Amino acid sequence: MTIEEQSKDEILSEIFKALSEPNRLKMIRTLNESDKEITCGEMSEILKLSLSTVSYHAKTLREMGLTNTRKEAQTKYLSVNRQTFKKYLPGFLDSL
Amino acid sequence: MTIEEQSKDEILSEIFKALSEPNRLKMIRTLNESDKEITCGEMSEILKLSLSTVSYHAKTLREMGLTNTRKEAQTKYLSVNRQTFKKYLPGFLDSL
DNA sequence: TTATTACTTCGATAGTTATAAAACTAATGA
DNA sequence: TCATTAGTTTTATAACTATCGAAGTAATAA
Repeated sequence: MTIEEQSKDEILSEIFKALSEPNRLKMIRTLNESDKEITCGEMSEILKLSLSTVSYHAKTLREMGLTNTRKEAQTKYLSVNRQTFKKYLPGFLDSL
Repeated sequence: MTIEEQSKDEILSEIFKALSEPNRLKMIRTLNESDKEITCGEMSEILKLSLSTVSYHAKTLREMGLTNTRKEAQTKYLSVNRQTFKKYLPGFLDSL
């Protein structure tokens, strides 16, 4: 295994850890299937989770580069970051 | 989300959990890159982990259907289960 | 300024997990 | 039978994580 592969394993396993939590995977599926951005409050209603829990998961997904965040006034709009998936899990979003 | 997708999410998140542990991901990479089966003892040397820890991880991977196990006398030979990857993460092994 | 909205962070808790040593099991061989 | 080999399970521990309520922050509106 090369040095590059070692760090790729680390990045990949962190991405997998982010996706291993069922509610986070649901968030990705929801964002992937949506034709528009979704706010944290909307996600809270869709997943029947408290806003603080959604915020916690959203932070994890954002920090792993799996989602984009656009802030407009107090509202945060979430969307899936297709580039990251394309780079590390090509084809995954299409198979989801 | 349909009922089928719900259970697919659960299976997928369990697969991701299995792959989110760096040593298990290394085991999959090692098996994927090998042209022959690998024993638990060999894996223990390759990953510098105790045999009990390798056995513990091997069990997780086997139970998720990510590896095959072939027993010959006392020895267990591990290999990657390509069908499971093809079904749930098509293209992943090639991109690994 | 005060209130409201939308989200984040803190704090506490309950549950999960990775690790290895020790004990155990099963197969082979002397 | 006894010893060796290969792997599993048990046990204990230390570390991590998901959850939510409460408190905090920042932007807007009255």
